[in-house]
Amino acid sequence: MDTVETRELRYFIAVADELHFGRAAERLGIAQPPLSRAIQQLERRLGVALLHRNRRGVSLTGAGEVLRQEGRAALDATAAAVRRTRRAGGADGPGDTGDHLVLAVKAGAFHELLNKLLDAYANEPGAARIDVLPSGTCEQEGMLRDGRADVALMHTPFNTLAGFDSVALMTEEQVAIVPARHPLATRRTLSLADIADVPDLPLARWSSNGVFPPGPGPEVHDQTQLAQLIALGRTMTVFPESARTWLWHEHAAVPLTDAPKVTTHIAWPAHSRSRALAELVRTASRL
Amino acid sequence: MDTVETRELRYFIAVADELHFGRAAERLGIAQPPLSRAIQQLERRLGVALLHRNRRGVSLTGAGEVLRQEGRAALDATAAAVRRTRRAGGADGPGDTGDHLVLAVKAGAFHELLNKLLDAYANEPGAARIDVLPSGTCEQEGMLRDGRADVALMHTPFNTLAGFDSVALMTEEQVAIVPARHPLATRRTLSLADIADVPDLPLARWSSNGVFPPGPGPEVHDQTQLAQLIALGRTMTVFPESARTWLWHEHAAVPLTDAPKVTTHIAWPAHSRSRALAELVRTASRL
DNA sequence: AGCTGTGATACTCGGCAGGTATCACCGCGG
DNA sequence: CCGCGGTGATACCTGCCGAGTATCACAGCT
Repeated sequence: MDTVETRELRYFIAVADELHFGRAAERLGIAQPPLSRAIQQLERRLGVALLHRNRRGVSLTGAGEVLRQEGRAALDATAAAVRRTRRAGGADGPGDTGDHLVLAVKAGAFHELLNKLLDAYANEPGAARIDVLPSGTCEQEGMLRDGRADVALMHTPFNTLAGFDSVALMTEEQVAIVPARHPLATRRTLSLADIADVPDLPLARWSSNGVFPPGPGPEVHDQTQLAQLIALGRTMTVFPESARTWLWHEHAAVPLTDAPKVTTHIAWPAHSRSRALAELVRTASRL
Repeated sequence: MDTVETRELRYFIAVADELHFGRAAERLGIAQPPLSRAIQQLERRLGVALLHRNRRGVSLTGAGEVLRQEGRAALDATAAAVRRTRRAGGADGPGDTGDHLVLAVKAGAFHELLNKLLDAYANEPGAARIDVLPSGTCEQEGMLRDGRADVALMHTPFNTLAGFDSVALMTEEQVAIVPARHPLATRRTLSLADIADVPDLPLARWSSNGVFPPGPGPEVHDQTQLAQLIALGRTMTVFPESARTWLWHEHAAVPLTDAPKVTTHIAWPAHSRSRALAELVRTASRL
């Protein structure tokens, strides 16, 4: 009586996302009436109103907001349990959790560090296989949370390490990456103020979680796209200085004097018990 | 098809804990056959063997070990979602997550800090109610994880902060607490070696998660019990120096020169969005 | 061999998730 | 003022599946 089925959580999350029973039911692949009843039953069981029914759509109550947050976390944890269990399917002997790791990295970043890490780890005795999973910007967190990945390389302050165990691997300054032929490229250093409002070089905007921050700059989805736009003299961006490894001839990197430092962490779900993971982290922290 | 109901997880965890279908079924309040079938169905659905059936009890496969870990985390997350949603029941306006916080502290510890914190927070405008929930040794982690508490005070290195957000509040040395009439009480300082094997004063053993570490000392469950045993000259213990506030006349505290320092943190579930919590943390970090 | 304890199977029953059809209610435009 | 479209709720039925009882199959004892 004081628990809840994942089905009910899935249903509620769908309604909370759509704020519309019909669309939510469609998304769930069921009809609308059972969905209505399921939500009613959930509210009865929790003894709490989750939705305001306003005769023209619905809205969340305070408790509904809470359940949306917490329920999503619970669903992620459940999905993670399923994924990781399936993945461990082959490994039979008790004690170890599986035979290989999935490492999530931001696509295109960490080249140098990643190479060193994979090399060093491959030389460890009994090293497990490592699948590198390139992910979208800031997507690593969700991947760790719902089990698509076991371990990730993350950049603070861009990624939040909330909810994970992590070890810091390196810290670096940031550089502005500008078109090589632009006047800014001749500067020895730049400050954030210098690059904030350059009319002909608006800062590129990355999508984080599918939504773009406002601003004049172009919206970019991946690094290649960004690199091209910079080479064309249409935009600029700010990156950790290790990004120098992938610069084109048409790019110039100028150190930023007052940008926050960026720290690369290796992070993993806090309750992980995998031997292979522990080994990888140990290898990483010795680099 | 790629999800799992909490009921199935509950069932599996019970079997994984008991390693015995009959006892697990009893614990779950159902009969044994449905449990057998549920586990079979779970294995089919995951496409993975979870148990070795050895015609004399069962044992976990590697995948089973993984599901035990991950599944427990998922169940905790679900229980937390339910608890926090219920708690938020009253609060109706969207935006905030509830009207009060549950703060878990190790019973008997943190007196001074706790007083300061609660006083300071109570003076904040719009302060929420705070329920202080005394918990057993090292039990705060589970309480945060399954929603019995929203925020906790923890001691590193005793508690692990894995999986939580936290802010360090203070660091202190540790002291040995010995009977006032014992020869050791006359020392200005002690080292860990000095107290490791005193024949007539074996170190008390605390239960952590229900299991006691091995050793000659008496098993204690709470601080009062411990205080009494020390006063009786039967045992001694090691505590952060803030424990001095609750010492009896029959106790003496002797600084330890080489014990690890203890840091007090305020910690909370990483995905928490509560305004009241943010306020409390801000207050705490200003102390 | 017989006993005991293990998990699996066979079969039945009841509840509940799900579907279809319909209602009740509101807002809107003619 | 009266349809009309769109909302979520209700009524009713059906079929699946979770749970119970009884029993089996098998291994290790004595």
